[in-house]
Amino acid sequence: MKKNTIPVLVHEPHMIKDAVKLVGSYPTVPLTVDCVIFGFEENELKVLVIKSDLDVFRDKFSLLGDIVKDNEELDDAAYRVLKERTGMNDVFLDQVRAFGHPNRHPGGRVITVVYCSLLNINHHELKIHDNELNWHNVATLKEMAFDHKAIVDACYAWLQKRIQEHPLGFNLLPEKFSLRELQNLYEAILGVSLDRRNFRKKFASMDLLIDIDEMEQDVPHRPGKLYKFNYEKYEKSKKKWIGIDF
Amino acid sequence: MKKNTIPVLVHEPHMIKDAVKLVGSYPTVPLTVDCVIFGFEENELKVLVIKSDLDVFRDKFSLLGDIVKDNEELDDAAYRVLKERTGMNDVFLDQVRAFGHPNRHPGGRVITVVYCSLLNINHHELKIHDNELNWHNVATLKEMAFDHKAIVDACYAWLQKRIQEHPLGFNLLPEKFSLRELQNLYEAILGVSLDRRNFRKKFASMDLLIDIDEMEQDVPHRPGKLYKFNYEKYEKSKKKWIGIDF
DNA sequence: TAAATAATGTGTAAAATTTACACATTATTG
DNA sequence: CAATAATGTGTAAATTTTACACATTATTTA
Repeated sequence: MKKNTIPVLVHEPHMIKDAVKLVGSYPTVPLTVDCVIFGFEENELKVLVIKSDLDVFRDKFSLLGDIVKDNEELDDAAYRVLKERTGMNDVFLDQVRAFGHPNRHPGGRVITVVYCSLLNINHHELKIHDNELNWHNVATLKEMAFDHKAIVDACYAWLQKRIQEHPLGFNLLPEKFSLRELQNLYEAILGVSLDRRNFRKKFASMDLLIDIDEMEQDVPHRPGKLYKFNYEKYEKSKKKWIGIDF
Repeated sequence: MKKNTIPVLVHEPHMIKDAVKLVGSYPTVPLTVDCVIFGFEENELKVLVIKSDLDVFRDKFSLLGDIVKDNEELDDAAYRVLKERTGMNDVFLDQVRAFGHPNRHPGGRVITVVYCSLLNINHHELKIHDNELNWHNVATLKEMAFDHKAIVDACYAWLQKRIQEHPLGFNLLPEKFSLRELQNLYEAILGVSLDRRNFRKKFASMDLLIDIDEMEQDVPHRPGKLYKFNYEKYEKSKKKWIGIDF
């Protein structure tokens, strides 16, 4: 989870008073965060949704979100939503962007800052199994409450792009995974099929997978080797790639 | 400028009332937009800054921003700031993300949604020449008011990445430009030097530059050919590139 | 326990792309 | 008219990407 560093400011009291007065004159709007929480199960990309609690959107799915509290960091608010709903810590979370169409909420203007999260569905149990919280296949998601479908679409596009350039995808898998699982993940998210030999060769050449010398268990066929992603090495060797292509 | 399409909702009045009541119970915060407006001049990437009007930040530069008005689209607010300050229409503008650290403004919490804009410095004259509005070299920008330095840094990183994958850069150049100007632009933004022959070959192979059969004027050396970017062709042939690399 | 199954694991040749690199040409300037 | 400062261009080597097939292995089923 990224944090911005903010310079500590030391100022004269009267200067602060002016600034406070200025901000006091600003109009204000309600602010929320919404989390697009992706998971991967049965070779399908899923997103965590809940039945809307608003009558206007009865039977429609909505994203998990909440208001941002006073003096709460945006990132922290998103993280709080995530934790409350999934019970998980240390989950990948990144801001995508803000959505602020004046009519996006039927109750009046609400700005929402959207976060995308990736987690391993099997590493947690949803806190509330009965309250209509569920994993929905992203590909078959239709209408949603508010502008949440547009938000999911934006996050899905974000993910498709992001997963090709950064090692995010591993957050959706168990810590130990086989190359087949990894390939299935990429194929599902990108919506393409990839050549198995070339896919493996690609990851082999990156040299960022640790062969942990274990095999898959309980698969109904020849078990594959298990790997971990070498985050440490990746962090050290992050390359700044230069190339023009559009 | 991108717009989100929002479904038109038709609902029972009592449902709306519930929603209105709900939103009425939300805490609210002041909301602004800030524009990181990039220009390119004398082979340097510049950003449009203004002396802060807050005493606490006396002599520090700040970005151009404003509050978001009631029922104003975020994009529109950013566009309004841009137009008020530069007098220009049809300028490239894209949201980068929201910044919301509780202490980012000394006057109290203010959320800002940050936009990045690219324009041709020579296509406009700043509306107000005297009010300390000026183009500052991005590379030498030091301290700024608020968290604006962090915002500029984020936008600069955004631009560096973006310019390699999308034809944004042309917004910083005159409509007709030489290959040298284009290369200088890439070199300045990416902070690298590129091989001239390979650079030209790259753009030639994309086949997205229109040779308009004109030459540079008033250059103190052999003039180069002028080109336009073929936006029409680009839009038709946008490729969805698949490749894993990190 | 043997055969069928369903996946793993691996290599090579061709094609495409990227990189490195140098010299003749042409307007302008002095 | 000579000097300058940039334009414009091609090729060979290296690297990366792509296309493609078969032997192996654990499990399941007959």
